[in-house]
Amino acid sequence: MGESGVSRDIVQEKVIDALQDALQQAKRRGQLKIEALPSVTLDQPKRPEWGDFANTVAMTLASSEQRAPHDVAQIILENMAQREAIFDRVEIARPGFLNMTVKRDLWLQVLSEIEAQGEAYGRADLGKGRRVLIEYVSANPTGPLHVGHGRGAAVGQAMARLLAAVGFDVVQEYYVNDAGRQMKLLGTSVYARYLEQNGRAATFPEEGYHGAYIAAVAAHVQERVGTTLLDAPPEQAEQRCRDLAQEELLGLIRKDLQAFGIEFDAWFSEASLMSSGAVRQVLDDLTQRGLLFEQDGALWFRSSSFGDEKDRVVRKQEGDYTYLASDIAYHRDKLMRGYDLLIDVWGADHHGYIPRMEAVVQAFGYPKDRLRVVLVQMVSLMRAGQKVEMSKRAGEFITLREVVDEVGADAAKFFFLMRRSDTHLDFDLDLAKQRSADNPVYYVQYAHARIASLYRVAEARGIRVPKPSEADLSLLTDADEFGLIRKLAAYPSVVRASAEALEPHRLTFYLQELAGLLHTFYYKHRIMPPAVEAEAPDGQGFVTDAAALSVRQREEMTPGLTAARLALMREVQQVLRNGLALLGLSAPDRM
RNA sequence: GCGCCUGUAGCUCAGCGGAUAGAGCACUAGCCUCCGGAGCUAGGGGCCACAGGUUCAAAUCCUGUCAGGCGCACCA
Repeated sequence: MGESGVSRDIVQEKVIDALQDALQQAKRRGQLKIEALPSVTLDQPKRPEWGDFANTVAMTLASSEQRAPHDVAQIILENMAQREAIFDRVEIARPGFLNMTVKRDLWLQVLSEIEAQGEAYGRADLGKGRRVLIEYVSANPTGPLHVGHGRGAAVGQAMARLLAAVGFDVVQEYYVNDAGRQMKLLGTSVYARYLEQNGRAATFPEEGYHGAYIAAVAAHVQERVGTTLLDAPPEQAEQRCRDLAQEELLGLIRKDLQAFGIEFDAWFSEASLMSSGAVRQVLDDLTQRGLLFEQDGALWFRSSSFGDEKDRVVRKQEGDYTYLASDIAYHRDKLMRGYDLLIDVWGADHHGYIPRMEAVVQAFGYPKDRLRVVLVQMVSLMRAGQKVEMSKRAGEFITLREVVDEVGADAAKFFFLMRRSDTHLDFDLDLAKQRSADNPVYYVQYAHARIASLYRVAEARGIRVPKPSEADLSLLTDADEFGLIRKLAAYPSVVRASAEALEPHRLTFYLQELAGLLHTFYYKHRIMPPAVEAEAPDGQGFVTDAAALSVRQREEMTPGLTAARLALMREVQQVLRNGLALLGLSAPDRM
């Protein structure tokens, strides 16, 4: 993404300023006792009659002011100097809510703001250029990616884009676990299949990889080295199988990710930490600081000194390093590279490791919140209402690639991002493929395509699609139009909250809501005048819903109104496009 | 046994201190001669697991109980 441009919540800012000024003035006049100005936040009232924004400071202040909430609200209200300039209405409701209705002119400015910001609408500078490294997927190169990895990929990418949008300098990294026991098992598994393929006796390792793809890998090994490994010393042959298998599987992972539309900035090899001596170095460093100790022939990390429930082994009795040793080295490396924040996206079954990684971060003298771990829960694939059974041990699982091939990358990503990442997800394959309003992906993308289609019709009829600055927006007066505008105005704060909480699903929900408003608007209102020859005598067409019908009959489509609505549509489309981009989805003009 | 997460409409889930708790699906009843029906309208449906507490205000915070998931390796 990059580029400059930071958009503002022009409406919210003005409302908050008005409230803060009122508090300030009330304090100056001695009407309120408060010392520090309380932070002012805006709530969305649940009912439209309550206005555009609600504020609750009066109620929070009531007890310290020793006054009734209503009185405090009254004082704030009286001190709102620019009330007329910003609000149509400010009312006090029951306990002590301040309900505010913003002037239409102000709302309309939102459209010009989006026009001016374009693709940058929604960006912020929360990050202030701070550097973040987000590590995700990081699956062992021992087999193809499965759907769980896919969810991690979608979440990781969306978070990376969200953080970049709010002003962080983001690097996306894949940590390749290309060392250790799992890789060894991969080697012996492939070697065993290789031997079998050549009619030799082979004992397949009990804990090895049983998937059918292993045989395919073994066949590829044979294509490359022929039968030369048959008579090589087993250990050497295994090693060779392992290297070739890893190369192939990592290549496969890269391809699968590419097909899914995920791209990493860096691939970091665990094995490189071993060969460079980085692991040994970090352990020496920790030893010097008294954070490692030997016991029972093993080497332990004193993680319990940093909040972990017990100490952890970093080098086993037999002398091998545990995965923790390389994880320490890896995280140390990331910290040394100068990132202000490390984000790790993990499968939720690894949640027990959080305290120990936080201990690692602290052992190197960094605050523990330098690391944020995002957990991604399991995905159950559903087909025909039934759960698709998978068994990883038996090598029977649906790969990410199969899902992407079946439902498409956009649908897969959207589904992965529909729920909070740390809750279990039911992924309905049938629904994801469906081309109907029931499928949320199509619902949102269709909103975008529908507007694009509108432009095509406009062009065919010689009607220009104006920018907000070129149209008379004051012709927009309908509640449905303002519903859309209010939603557009909320977009930057949704992006911000979503990024701060590392919860991309909030944006997914927002886009569904915005698309819903668009579809409703589109159905109830005309944007362009009906084509003359097609106009039915009663002017009602297929709209039979009583309320919508009366709206349509009442509305007279003037060229001015058409222009204003086209301008509105333009910015709705812009926000849909911006939001889809942050989730890593396309915004098609035709579907 | 200990720790973490989760219990909200029939189902899948939002909401996580504020006013009569929301959405989608499913269900019921409607809607295609006009800008893409890949869409729209209306309706029923809830002691927000349970019990205490904090608060002017609790689905939301605290404590306990019950239920489910996941962890508790010198495996990754």
